[in-house]
Parts: sequence; C-alpha cells; structure tokens
Amino acid sequence: MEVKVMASHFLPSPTSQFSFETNASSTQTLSLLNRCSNMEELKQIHAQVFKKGYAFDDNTLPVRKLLAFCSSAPDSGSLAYAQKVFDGIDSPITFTWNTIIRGYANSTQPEQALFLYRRMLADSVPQNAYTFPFLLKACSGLSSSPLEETKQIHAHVVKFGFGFDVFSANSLIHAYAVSGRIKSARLVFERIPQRDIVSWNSMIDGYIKCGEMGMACEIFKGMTDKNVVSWTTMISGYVGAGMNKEALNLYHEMQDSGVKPDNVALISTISACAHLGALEQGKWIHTYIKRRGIKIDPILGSALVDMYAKCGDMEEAIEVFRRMEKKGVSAWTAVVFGFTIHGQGREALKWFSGMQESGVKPNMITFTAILTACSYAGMADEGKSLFESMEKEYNLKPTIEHYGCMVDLLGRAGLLKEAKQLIDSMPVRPNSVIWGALLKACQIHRNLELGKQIGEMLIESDPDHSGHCILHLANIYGIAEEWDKTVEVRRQMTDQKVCKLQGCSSISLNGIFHEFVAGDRSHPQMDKINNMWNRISKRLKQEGYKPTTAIHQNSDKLAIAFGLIGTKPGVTIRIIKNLRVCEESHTVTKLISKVYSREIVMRDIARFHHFKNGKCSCGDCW
DNA sequence: CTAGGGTTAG
Repeated sequence: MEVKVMASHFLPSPTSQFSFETNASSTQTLSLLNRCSNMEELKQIHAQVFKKGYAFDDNTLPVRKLLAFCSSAPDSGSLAYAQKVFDGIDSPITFTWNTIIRGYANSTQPEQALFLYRRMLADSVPQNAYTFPFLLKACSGLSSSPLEETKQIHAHVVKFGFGFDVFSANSLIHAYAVSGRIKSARLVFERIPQRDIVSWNSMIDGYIKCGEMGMACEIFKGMTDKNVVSWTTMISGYVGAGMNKEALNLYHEMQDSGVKPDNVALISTISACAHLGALEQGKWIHTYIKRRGIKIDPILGSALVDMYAKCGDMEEAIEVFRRMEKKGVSAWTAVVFGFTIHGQGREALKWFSGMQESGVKPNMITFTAILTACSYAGMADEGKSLFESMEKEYNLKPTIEHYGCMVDLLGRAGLLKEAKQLIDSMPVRPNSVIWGALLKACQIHRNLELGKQIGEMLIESDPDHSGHCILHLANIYGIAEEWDKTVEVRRQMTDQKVCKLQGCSSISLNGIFHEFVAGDRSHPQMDKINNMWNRISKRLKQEGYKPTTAIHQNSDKLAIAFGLIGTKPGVTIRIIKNLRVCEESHTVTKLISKVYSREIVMRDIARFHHFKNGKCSCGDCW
C-alpha cells in the first residue's frame, strides 16, 4: 500500500498499515540520511521513507538512522520530531529506546529521559549496557536534586546485572560527582574490577568539580598512562581554581611527556595565558597551532581572540578574528569585550553593530560586554537604550549581571537617583555587587548621605554583605571625616575576616614572569630595583610630585622600576595586576610615562590603562 | 554507550 504523506504531515496514525519489507531502496535512503544535514532535508527524506512503506518496522535501518539523527541534533525541534517518529513505532526494541533516551539526556530537558525509562520498564523492555550510561547522563544534567535519581538508577544498575560494567560505573562516578557526592563516586571507582582510563579521568574531574584539587592531583599522579584528557582535565581544573601558572606548567609537562595537545587542551591553556596576561606564551601556542596545521574551530578561535585582547594586543586579536572561517557569537563578543577593556567604547559599539549586520545575534554575554563598554566610556545614553532594547528587540531578559552593569553605568555618570530607582525596580534581589557599585558611585560623586544611608541599611538587613561592598562604606565615612564610624566599619571587616587580597604586579621579560608583591624583597635583583626606584623618585620630585609613603609600599613601583632596568628605551612596558590600580599609582605612572618617554600598559583586574606622555587612556575614570 | 572546552565579572 502506498501512503502519500506530505513532509509536514509526517506523523502516521497508529491505525495505518505499512509494509515491513526492506529492499534495495532502503540502502539508498540510508545514504541520503547519512549525508543529510538539516531538518528540512530530513523531513523530505522521511516523507519518502513513508511512501516506500518500510519505515515502521523497528528493525529497519532507515528508521533507526532517522531517529538517531533527530536525537543527536542540538535543537529541540528535531528532538520533538524524533519523539513523533518514536511514538509511531509499534513496539520499540531496546536499541530504539536507548536512542530516544540519549536524545533527551543530551537535551535541555533530561527529565524526559527518566520519564521514558519509566515507560520502558512498564513495557517490560529489557535494558542493555548502553541504557544506563544514557540515563546517568540524564541524571547529571538535571537542574535540581540529581542525587535521588542517580541513586535510583544506581540501584537499577546493580539489580539488572550491570554492576561490573565499566561504562555504567564511569557514568556513575560522573553523576555522583555532579551531585556533590564525591565519596560515593570514589566508592564506585574503588569497586570497579577493571578500571579503564575513563574511570581515572572521571575521578579526577569529580574531585575538581567538588573543589578538591589536592585529591585530583593525587589521583592524577597515581596514573601510569595519562592521555590528553587526563592532562586537560587537570589544566582546566587549575584554570578554574585561578591557578593559571600551574596550568601553564602542566601544559609544558604534558608536551614533555610526549602527549600531543588537541583543541580542548589548547583552549584551556590559552585561557590560562589570557588570565595571566602571558602574551609571549600565548603567541608560542598560537605559533604551535599554525605550524601543526591545527584547525581553528569557533571556540579555539574565540579563545585566541580573547587571549590577545586580554594580553593587550588588539591588532592581533582582530587579525585572528578576520582569519576565522566561522565567526560565531563568542568570537564577536570576544572582540567587543576586547575594546571594552581597552576603554574604546565607540569601537565596541561599532563591532556590536557589525556583528548584527553579519547576521549574528548577541547573547547575554555580549550585552554584558557592550553595557560595560558604555559604562567605561561614559556613554550613559547609549547604554540605557541598549539595556532597554535587550528585552524589546532581542528577547533577552536582563540578569543580575546586566543590572550590575547598569547601576555601575548610571553611578559613574553621576545619576545616583536613577541608579537607586533601578535597584528598587529590579525583579531580582540585589546582591553585594549591585550595592557595591552604588556605594562606589556615592564615594566617587561624594554623595555621602545616600552612601551612609545605604551602608547602614546593608549592615542591618544583610549580615553577610561582602567585604568588597563594605570597604566603600569605610571610605565614605573617611571622606565624611566620621572617624569613629570608619574605625567601627573597619573593625567589622576584621571581625568578618574580610581581608584585602595582597597586591601583586607582574611583568614578563624574555618569557619569564617576574612577580612583585608589596614589601617583598625576594627578587634576586632587588638592590638594582631599589636603586632605580630612588632615581625615579628624584626625577618625580623634580617634576613637582612628591611620592607619598603609600607609593613606597606599592607593587607597581617595583614592576615599573624592574621594567625600566630590563628593557631598552622605547620598548613598551607591560604590567599585569591582580587588583584595581589605585589613584596614587595611577598618577605616578602617568608621570613616569612622560619623564622617561615610555609607553606603559597596565592591565588591572578590570581593564587596561595605556600610559603615554603623562596621560592615561582611561581618562582618569575607572 | 562513559571522561576534558571558550567568551561577563567578582
């Protein structure tokens, strides 16, 4: 019987009858399916499958292929399509159930996989060794309380005789780790009769996910055969823990051990370079990529763009971007953010428009980047209208980060009342970042009344306000010359163990990182550095500037003095800081750039400062 | 079938 079905009406009624024959043309259809790359084509092929009438025997390859294709496609539309195909099958066999369960496990609605499993059990369809890894992947993807589900599936793994299956065990390790039960994960690991490399790597990843870097190291060191995944898991673990130097060291160890990095390893390492501001090391890796002819995928490309931008080399960032074959939203965002941190708001806006002209839609992160750009560049009106456009034009609901950007933007522009109104009208509860931004604005614009009012409200209502926030309050009391209040707030900070992060300024010379911490004299050339600083000090005094005691304890001065010693005249000095640059250091650096005719590029925790001829690119607003 | 990925900003 020939069934004529339009592509858009693919769903067979349950009463339809179909021939179960497999014939030569099914092979043809199969090859079509293999080449098929989008849903439209797929629907057309599907319609043909219907016409030929051999689609609904679960044992035919075309229908399995069809289902597998729909289930593995990333969008939810094709998964819905797969569900309809699945529903049209009379009594699906285990393989078919696994396919649709896998589809949901990898989707945004993994709970559907578990519902399907319940139906599978009700229909008495037996599980096989593939069923449990998919189900456990679904458990790992659950947004809330994955633990209960994981435990239940674990019980089934044992009950149905897969307790010694290494694939199921490895998946259990992962699922328990994601649920925060690292001890359970370890127990599963210990009981595997024949552990494979995935077992070990999953265990390392599990410890990292649970914040136990030390245990991860221990497992890693205990491995005899490490593959690229073992190394990369550790490298990205270090990056996630902010231990970027360790990450970079491990990358080199990996290469020394003869394991070749792949794209994932390179991405994590490039990210470490970006955090460190390690331009030379980053360039090295880029050269390695070119020499080995490694394909720059969208993520690797974005990582490179981001690295060059964060290391201060925007020209190269754009060069990499231009050469990228497929420029996704991440690559565009990396460029926009690059201009943001270099204080080039206009340029950021230009690229933001350019991105949309080439048909790429901005996402939440792009908006954080562009709103921050407006904030840094003092473009309040542009920022406000972009913020309003988020929901109206782009259908993106602003998150607390975007509100944070806006409070910062309004605050910098001196629009304190508007900033306060925005906070009051926010649909989410303001966090310490939001209040911190407003307090900082009160401090900058000397609106002490509002600052004190908010600060006191915070202390009363929110006992765990962060130190970051309360520091501004202490400053505000200082400006208001209310010394006993200042002392009181500072004492509270000590009580809450809010300690300021130690300032560190680093400079890279010939591929070696030199780190300077205020008051630390451990650098081998410390005598020379101090001599240099004394000379600088004298020159500054001649220019009419009197360095205060604060600057004598500053880590920037050590790095700059060292940079002046170690580089030839005319060479730009590049410094990376782990904190915001303080006002005094900023003033002094401007002056040094003029007196010594040196460009100094300083990256603080938030952005770049380009010092040249006594001026800074941030326009003294940061 | 199971393990490792970048872009906000703090």
